[in-house]
Amino acid sequence: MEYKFREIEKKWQAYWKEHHVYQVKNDPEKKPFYVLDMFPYPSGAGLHVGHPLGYIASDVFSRYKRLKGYNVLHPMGFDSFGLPAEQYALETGQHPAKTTEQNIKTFKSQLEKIGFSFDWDREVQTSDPNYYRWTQWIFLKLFSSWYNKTTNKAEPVEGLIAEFEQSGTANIQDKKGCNFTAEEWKAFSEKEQQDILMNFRLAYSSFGEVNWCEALGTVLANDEVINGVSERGGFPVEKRKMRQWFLRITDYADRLLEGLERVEYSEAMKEMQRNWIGRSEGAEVDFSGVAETKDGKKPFTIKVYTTRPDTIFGVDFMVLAPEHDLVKEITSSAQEQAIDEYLQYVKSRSDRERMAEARQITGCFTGAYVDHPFMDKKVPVWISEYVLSGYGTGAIMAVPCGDERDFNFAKHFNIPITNIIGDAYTGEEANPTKDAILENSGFLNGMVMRDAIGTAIDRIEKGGLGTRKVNYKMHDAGFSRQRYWGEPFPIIWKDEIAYPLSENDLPLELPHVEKYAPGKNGEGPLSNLEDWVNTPLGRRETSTMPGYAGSSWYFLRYTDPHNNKEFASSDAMNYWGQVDVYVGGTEHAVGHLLYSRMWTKFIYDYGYISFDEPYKKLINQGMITGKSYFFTKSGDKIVSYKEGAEYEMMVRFKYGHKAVDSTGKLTKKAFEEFLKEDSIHEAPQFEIDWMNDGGEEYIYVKEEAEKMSKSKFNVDNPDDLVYKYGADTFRMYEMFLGPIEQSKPWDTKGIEGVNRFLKKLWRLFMDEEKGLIVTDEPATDAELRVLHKAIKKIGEDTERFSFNTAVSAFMILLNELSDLKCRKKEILTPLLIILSPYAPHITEELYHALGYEGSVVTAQYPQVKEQYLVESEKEYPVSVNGKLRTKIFISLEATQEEVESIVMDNEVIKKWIEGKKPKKVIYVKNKMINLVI
RNA sequence: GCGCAUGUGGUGGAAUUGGUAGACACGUCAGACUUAGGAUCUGAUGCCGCAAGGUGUGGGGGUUCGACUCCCUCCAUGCGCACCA
Repeated sequence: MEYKFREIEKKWQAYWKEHHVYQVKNDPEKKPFYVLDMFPYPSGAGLHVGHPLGYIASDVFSRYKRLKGYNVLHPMGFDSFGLPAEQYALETGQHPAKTTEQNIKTFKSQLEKIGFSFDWDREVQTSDPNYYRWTQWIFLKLFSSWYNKTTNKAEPVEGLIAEFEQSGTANIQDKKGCNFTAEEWKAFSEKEQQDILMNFRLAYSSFGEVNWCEALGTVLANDEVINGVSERGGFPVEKRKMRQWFLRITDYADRLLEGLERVEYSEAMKEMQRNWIGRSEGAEVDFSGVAETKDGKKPFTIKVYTTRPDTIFGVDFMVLAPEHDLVKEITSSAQEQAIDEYLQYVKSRSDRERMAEARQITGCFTGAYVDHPFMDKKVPVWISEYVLSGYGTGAIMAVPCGDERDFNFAKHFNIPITNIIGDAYTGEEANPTKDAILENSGFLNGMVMRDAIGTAIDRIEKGGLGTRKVNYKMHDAGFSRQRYWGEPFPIIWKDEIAYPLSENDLPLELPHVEKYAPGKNGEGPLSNLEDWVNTPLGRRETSTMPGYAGSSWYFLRYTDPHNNKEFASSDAMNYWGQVDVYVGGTEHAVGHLLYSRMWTKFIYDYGYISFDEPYKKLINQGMITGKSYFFTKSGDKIVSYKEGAEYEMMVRFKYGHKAVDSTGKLTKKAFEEFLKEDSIHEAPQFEIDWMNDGGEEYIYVKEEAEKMSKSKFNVDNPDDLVYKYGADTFRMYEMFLGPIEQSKPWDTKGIEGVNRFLKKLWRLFMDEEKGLIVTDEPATDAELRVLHKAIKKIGEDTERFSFNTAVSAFMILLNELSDLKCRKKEILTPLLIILSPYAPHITEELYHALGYEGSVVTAQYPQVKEQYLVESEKEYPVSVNGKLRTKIFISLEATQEEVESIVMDNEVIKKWIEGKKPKKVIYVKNKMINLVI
């Protein structure tokens, strides 16, 4: 019998489906284990070989844990709202719901061919009203909550209102800039009260800057704007303030930081999140002055944020962000024109330009001065684009001797620089040290800067000049999009007040539209639906939620996916608990991962779940890159590639093509043949400088790995490989490729090896003529030893996600069993079980061929029997002065003296030590022996 | 610029705590079986050398009886962040 993988795989995939083998119950009797893949967006392009890598890893792990007796939840679903479908709709007129459905179908069929153990009964799709109903529900919950810094958790706003009625803002720790008494609160109008509450709600509406494109009549995402113009059409884009929804994630910043200590993410990932949150400790300090404007003298105060209050005596000027509200109020008449021109210039520049020309120094003096709070000094106030309005207070105190940007600015505009750190400042460049001793610094003189920080803040606070303050780089997350294909907000506006829908009105279904064009005034397509927008109660919110809304809580829904009374029952969520292993790419490092962590903490605050971190362990699979051949160009000609020389890269063409041999050599003849086919990306428009040493003309081409994409011509479709080699081979090959977390180049050359392994396995059980040739003979010690060594190694490797070494351990096991000519059921049955997570189809087939009933999926993982692994002697490597000279078999029981006498008796060793007596004999039991002479 | 990660044969990679570097596989070479093989099997394969032997984990230095592994330093590649006060 032959190994007919196509038949076998089809057969068992149907069997698994029919018998609901992968259906999971919330069974409190069994130990739960939750393995999750990151939520895929069902793109139209389908899968390439890089996508399933993580899915295969998580599938192997899930199946392994199941054999180990756990109740394993391993679900799959789709993050099916999103921009690409809408973009496609805009171009082709096809409704996103329809294209999304088709894409999901393709995606699922591709996944099914690889033999995953997903419980499809638990599938969720974020665009399904039964799902987004609960996304809307959580949004309402966020809307009606505030973050109480005293109890350090989210609470209903009713409590906040009660507090306001009782004592105003007196007892509120984080007042969000509000300050009023109970009486004042009661006297406010409803609109005033609601506006105040908006400053506290965890989901709130406010004005935020967006990229507005007048020509397209729409708002664009950052990556749709290139060099200040729209990616589509190249129309100008400008900053515009629009009403937006936000999530107050900054209130959770400290808990998001603290939570990182309790999860198993890679250090790199944690670091990325910490950087994103960007916590810094410092102080807000007020600098006051009197502006002389055309309207006369006006006192004003600039609030700056600084992490280095110790340098306050080194302040030589102040800088405001150009967008700062004070700019207009303090500018002197003399400087008015210059300031206007500068503001005009800044407005014309996009964020990207500002980033691209980061080193360009621009700015303008306002004509105003502030008084230094601790000394008699007038400090000039400037504006410059290097100060960002969104960070801190949008204003800084500039200390040029300690800060590089301040230094460059001062040099550029000839502002005198005060030195407060003596020799530590050279005058050539700023020195940001914290270890210098302060000079010219009043009450801080003689102190080490590091220690002076606290003293300075104390003094500032005592003098009523400012306060200690923690700042975050992270902003509140923008939560609305002027788009169609997303969750509608359950909000109705009336008289500028946002009224939430009642829970009972959910889901607020996304209405059908015929056109996807944006509405008026930058509103989303929904605003065109007059009937839908206008209700007796008011006007509906017309933006929709962003992609991360649905994906922030989906892992909870899988625990109880069909619940129509609540988003998931607490019993179900707490039974499964945290996701034990979460597998996905690093591209979600700061977006999805932070948002879902925040939502989890929020849901935890309300007591629905007993854990506040969603993912216990995170595995980031590396990217699989695709290789291409490149022509290299030097001057006007394509030339032969040589390592190390400088070339320009030219024209990519398909890797692995037979025209190029394994050394990268391409002959003229082969290339001419090749041109007749279609595989070349674009024909080179330059002359090729063929080499010729008598025989055939040739050149060498350069081989390079890049990120896979269709346009780069380096994509392999898993369907093709599954067709050619089978799903089991494909699965094992992807695992065999290398460590899961590393990125690695894709090359199908090696897949043959894994395919041979499976064919060889098959032949261990099956003879072409005789069929099954497995015997019931009892196993020998040698066979048992080989088996148990493998069970141990493979179990350990799988546990630590070292799948590539596990696959090689299978190969070693099979090679050893072949050498022993072992065809015994006693050995082969456990082999099938331990292999089944990696190659589920072939093992299922052979398991049944051996006469077992039921699926191998339900089998029990064999126990390692240590008694087969003990050995009595070892072949020790013996070195002289650290150089390996020979190997000697010695009993493991041997003492130091015995070893020494055995080694000294050895002919090879005698030769190397030339009769000298070793100074020292190092004998490490079960490891090695080293003689020092 | 800052942060993180990674550098091992022709290739993917192994060496889990400092203890036989190159497991396993691809490729290549030689051979067997064969009408044929792109099937299968056997053997060889880091580099230099006929050999004895030497040498070898990005470069240099250090700790150690012993270093791919630890420390210092430099280089290269990849990823992330980037006027963050």
